[in-house]
Amino acid sequence: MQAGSSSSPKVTTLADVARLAGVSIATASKALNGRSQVREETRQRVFSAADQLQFSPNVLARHLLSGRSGTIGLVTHDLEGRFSIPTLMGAEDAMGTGRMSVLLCDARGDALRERHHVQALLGRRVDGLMIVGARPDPRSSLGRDLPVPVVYAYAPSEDPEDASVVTDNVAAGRIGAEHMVACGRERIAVITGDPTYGAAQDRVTGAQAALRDAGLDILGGSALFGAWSEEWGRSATAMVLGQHRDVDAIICGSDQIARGALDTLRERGLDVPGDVAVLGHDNWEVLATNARPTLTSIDMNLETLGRRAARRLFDAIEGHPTAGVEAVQSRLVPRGSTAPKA
Amino acid sequence: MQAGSSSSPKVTTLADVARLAGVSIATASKALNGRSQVREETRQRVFSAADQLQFSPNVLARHLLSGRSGTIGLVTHDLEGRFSIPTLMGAEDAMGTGRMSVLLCDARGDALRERHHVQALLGRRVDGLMIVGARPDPRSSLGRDLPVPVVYAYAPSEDPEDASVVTDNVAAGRIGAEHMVACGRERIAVITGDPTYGAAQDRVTGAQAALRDAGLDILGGSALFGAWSEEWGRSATAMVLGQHRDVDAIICGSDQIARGALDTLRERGLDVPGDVAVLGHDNWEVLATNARPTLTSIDMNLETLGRRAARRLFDAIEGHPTAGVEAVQSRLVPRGSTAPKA
DNA sequence: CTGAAAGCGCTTACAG
DNA sequence: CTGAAAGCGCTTACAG
Repeated sequence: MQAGSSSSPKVTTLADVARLAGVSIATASKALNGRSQVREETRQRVFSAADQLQFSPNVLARHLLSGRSGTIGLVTHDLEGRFSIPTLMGAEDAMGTGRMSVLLCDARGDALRERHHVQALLGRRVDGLMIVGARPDPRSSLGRDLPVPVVYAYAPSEDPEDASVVTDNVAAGRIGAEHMVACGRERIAVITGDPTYGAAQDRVTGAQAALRDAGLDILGGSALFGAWSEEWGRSATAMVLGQHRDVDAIICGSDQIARGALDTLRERGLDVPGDVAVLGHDNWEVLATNARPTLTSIDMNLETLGRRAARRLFDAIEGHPTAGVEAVQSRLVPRGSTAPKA
Repeated sequence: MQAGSSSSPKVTTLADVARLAGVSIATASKALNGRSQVREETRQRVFSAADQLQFSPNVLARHLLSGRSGTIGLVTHDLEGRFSIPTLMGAEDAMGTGRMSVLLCDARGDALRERHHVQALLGRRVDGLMIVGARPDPRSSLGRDLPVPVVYAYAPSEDPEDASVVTDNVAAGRIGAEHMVACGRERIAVITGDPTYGAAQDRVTGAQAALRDAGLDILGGSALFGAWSEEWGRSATAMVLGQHRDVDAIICGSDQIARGALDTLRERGLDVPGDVAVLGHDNWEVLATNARPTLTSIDMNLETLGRRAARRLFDAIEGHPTAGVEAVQSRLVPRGSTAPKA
């Protein structure tokens, strides 16, 4: 079956190419790398020898010389969650196929595991590290004395001198509330998730600020905190309806909560968006597009976040480090669950 | 800010350690690697020198000698989907922190992109390749003349001589139908997704076989094919109810479809599982646990699939390749939406 | 334009 | 037990 078991099939080496082309190893190297000091005819000979032998240069050996490995280490804490993947894809995007490669490790929220992986990655001489958190709250720094640059994505480092790229949840909350105001809504409830998440607090803060700017306040005076689940969305919506029959908009801290809200509203015979407009956060497509009606949501632009983080990491690797927290803006994705009040 | 910009901060090398310990590089190497021919006192000196300098051996250099890189290349076609992640986690699990590292590439379903990535990975001298598909249908082989072993996960290779690890969708369909039969259901409808997916067909085949074994047949004689969406789940369920008022079970090809089915049943005033039992596939936790009632589902055991694929790849790398397709069994995860008929 | 030599950081026989 | 030497696959001054 498969070739390549163990070390049997000699991989072809630059020496093989040189021998076949009848030149020295040095000349073969220069020819292949497009150095100018090689006669065209010689270059051709080398290339055809390389082709013939299916030569693929040993990148590891090359990097031994340059001191760069051409890889970055990416440690994520949220591989199963849905936040790190878009970030990772954005980073991969920025990487440009082939030039740079990603060594991926999953630390699963465990600091010890993270340390372990970081050590292993440094042993592999990664040119830089990207650390992707599971939730947007600040985390402790890996320290300033690492031999390579580090960028923290999604979860910022507590050390302001570190480089971090995060979502702007206050602004996201603002965008959602402004949309509701623009839709002519005035009795706007806010239902969100686990209060220990900075993101939950920040979105509420942003929403509240936007409402105050419009001369309004959150319906009932404050947001309802609970869990990031449909179940909580359903029961919290029932609570809101119990106390405020006249609610005309519900801003939800996640799409899951919003799905729960939609279910309860439908069951109470209320029309969305006619009677009540509903907005989610995260723009989780599979939930948002299958809702009835489809769910307007705030997208955190995580691919952009990943791309920015990768870009900053590359800049640092090239000798142009930048310090501090950079925030990526969110955007409104309008769908059927919000509309101007009739 | 960050140290490590560019090549400024000299990384400590084995030579530095040897110098500080007052021994030769060779001796330092032996001491650090636990070779027996080193005096204990010398070993101590070397170790403390290494500690003092925070020496971390250059794994790349070590691998130049051994011919092994200690990395595998993982090419996935479904980074954003939810099938490759558990597979990837299982593989990471099997890898054992530090010993082996994963170079991750996203090919996004594009064969050209895949080829490109495979070449880049071979240039980095990965010891093996794992190719994770986006859907369980067979895919074309990378060929038999690669210099390293390859294992195909989730989507098998068309070449039976390649090593593939897949889910057993026929058996999964069987498990679901047998569960319904065990619950005393007799008028069992099947609603599934896109008919071009082998998985859709296979699950129906398995369900049908199990029903026949029990002297039954799919309600209406055949399954309803459509799309992998809640929307289709809702409308297909309405169709079923229109034609078969007496349906007492619905087997759904995915959890999304099942969520749609639950919604329609609830709106028609039917009790689940009292009147109709509902079963999903994929065991997508966030959908299954938030459903009303919670959704019984078939889990494909993708982490196991990933672990098995990794294990086979390692075996092949160690010189013990295995050919052919290996199927990982699914399991029933019972929740509130199925129960014995009252 | 071409090639011999040194060297990247490490390990491994082979002598002492 | 310790060290000088060769070598892994490549690149880069430096001579010719």
